[in-house]
Parts: sequence; structure tokens; C-alpha cells
Amino acid sequence: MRWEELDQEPCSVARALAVVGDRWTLIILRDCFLGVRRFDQFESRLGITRHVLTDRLKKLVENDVLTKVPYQEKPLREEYRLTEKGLALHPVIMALVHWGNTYMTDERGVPLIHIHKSCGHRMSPVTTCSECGEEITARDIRVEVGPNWERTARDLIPKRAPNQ
Amino acid sequence: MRWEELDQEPCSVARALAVVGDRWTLIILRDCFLGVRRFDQFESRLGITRHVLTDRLKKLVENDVLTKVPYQEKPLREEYRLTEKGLALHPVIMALVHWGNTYMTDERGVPLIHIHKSCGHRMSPVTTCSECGEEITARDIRVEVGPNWERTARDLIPKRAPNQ
DNA sequence: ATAGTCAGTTCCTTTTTGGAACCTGTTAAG
DNA sequence: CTTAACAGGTTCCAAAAAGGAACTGACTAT
Repeated sequence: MRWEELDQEPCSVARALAVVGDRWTLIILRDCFLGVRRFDQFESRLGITRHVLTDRLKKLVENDVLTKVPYQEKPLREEYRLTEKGLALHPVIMALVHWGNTYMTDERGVPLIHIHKSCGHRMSPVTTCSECGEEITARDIRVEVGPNWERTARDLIPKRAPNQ
Repeated sequence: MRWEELDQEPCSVARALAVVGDRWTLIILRDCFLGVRRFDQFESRLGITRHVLTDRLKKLVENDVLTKVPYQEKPLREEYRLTEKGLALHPVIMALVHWGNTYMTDERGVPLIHIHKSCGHRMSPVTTCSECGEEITARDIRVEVGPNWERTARDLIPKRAPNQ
């Protein structure tokens, strides 16, 4: 499968990754959430090549994750800001940060900490059920095929091997 | 910056992405969470080339996200299972699914639905504060440099541009 | 004896990335 | 008035990664 075909897949993970699933995009977005907005800031902070940065920013704008906002004229200069769709990726970034903090830190501990403005505490993200509010883990969830997908997507959920 | 240097970065997102940040890895892990465990199942479901699949599975095992478990001898056959570290990526996958469901669905609606076993409802993931339990969004969080990082990481949080 | 299964490996071509230099419109410095 | 700096790119080429197909090796089933 080629990468461009991925957004056609009957799977929201695949479709999400068609937009944000490459080597650099999520790191660019991490910087967006830290307030970085300009081409040269991304470039110097990330160590990304200009070519790839141009391409990724363009794709993020095309997919309505970022939007270009002029901050001066003569010459026209635009900065990149997160849209609502882009801001909605915050849980993804937070989940990655939390996993990195848990499993990938060295003896100095976590590089950045997150303060919940309204309660004032240093926090970590907890994924909960929208219906009952309980914390959820992988073992708490059962996956089913969506109502309009029965016919076309019978392989979305794999059959278990005999020994499973 | 080369990709292999990314796990040295003083940022948990970068370190997490050093493990799971490439085009295929998170799709492989999505299938792991659906119960896929064998090489040929991944291959036929994903449309990935064998070469890349071999490489990604090997890296996931090296990083202790998956583990190889023999399911037969003569000839030796091993399947890939999520470790605890791998299971801990569930919030990342759930966040991606939810974002994909919200912004990338077509007229047929979401392909897969998630049932919370204990409450029985169809649910979506909500990211909350570990300290007060409130739902959090990007605007509710302030980021600060961790206690042991003041000297080395003064650029982790960018200075704002004058017009911001 | 022949075909099939599983988990790869090898070989070759195409695509993507890394890295450096160059371009365009404008303001600032000497 | 000439030169330099800045912001946000584009162009060019070499290196790395991915796609695609065929091959391997240790078995099992027909």
C-alpha cells in the first residue's frame, strides 16, 4: 500500500496517520503546541531540512491542521497556527508525552512538566470513558464494526488464531 | 537531525516518536491491539512489504514494545505480543482513533466502535487531569521545564515572538 | 513427489530524505 | 550606494528508505 492510499482505509487510525503519521509531522505539532509558529523557528529547533519542513507544513495546511496567518506585509510573511482540528490533536501529543515520560526518561527525569492551569497541580493525562468517567486501559475495551460497515469491512476485526 | 539521534533529545515526544514515529509502526500497533500477532496476518492486512514489516517488528521487539512468543516448535514459529510497555500505548491509539473519527470519517460514519466492557456503553476516550479529574484541552495546560533540566534545556520552551 | 505454510532474505527499482547552495523582496548598516 | 541580513522558501544532487517480486528453509499435508 502506498502512503497516499492510506486515507481511503476504513480505519480512523489509518486515516489519522495519513495526516500526522510520518517521521516529522508530530514533532512539528509538538512545537506548535509549545507556541512555535514560524518557518525559521521550526527549522532551527527541529534540525529538519527546509525541503521536508516546507512539504510537511504545506500538507498540514492542506489538511486543515494548521492555517497560515499573515503577521506582516511588505514583504508578506505568514506564520502557522493550529486550527481547531489541530488543537484537537492535543490528546495524541499528551499521550505520547506521558508514554515517553514513563518509559523513555533518563536519570534526570522528565524534561518538561505540565501544569493544569485550573487546579494548579503538575498533572499527567489520564484516558477515561466518555460515558462513565472511569479510567480505561487496553483490556477494558471491546471493538465492534460500526453499524454501516458490516458488509464491506468484515475483516476489520481479525479472527483469532486457534490457540488464542 | 537524523532519525537515530531522536531518542537522545530532551523531549519525551521525540523519544516516543523515535520508537513509534514512523509511517508504519503505529498501524502495526493498531493491529496488535485488535489481536493480530503473526507475520503473515500483519502482511496481508496491512499491505506492507515484508522487508519493512520485518524491520519494524524487529525494532519494536528491541524497544520492548512487542515480545516474540513461540507458539509451535518444529519448525519454530513465533508470534508477536504486546508487552506492558506496548499496552501502555493504548491511549495514543485511542486518541488517534478519536481524532480520526471526529475529523476524517465519510458519510458512512465511523468504521469501528469501542465498547467499555465494564459500563457496556459505546464510548470515546476523554483525556483528563490525573490530579483533579477534569477534562483537559490544549488551552488548559501550562508547560514548564522539569526540575533537573534548567541548565541544559533553556530552549525547550520557545520565547514568544513580539506580536504574540 | 508435489504443493502449501510461515517467516523471513535477496535483489533491483522508485521514492523520499539529507545537505548545501541559491533566490526574492525588503529593511538595516557602513 | 553598496553590502549584509532576514524570512521563507526552491533547486540540485547524493544517500537512505521503501516498494515489489522472487527465492529460501524447515517443516506438513495430499
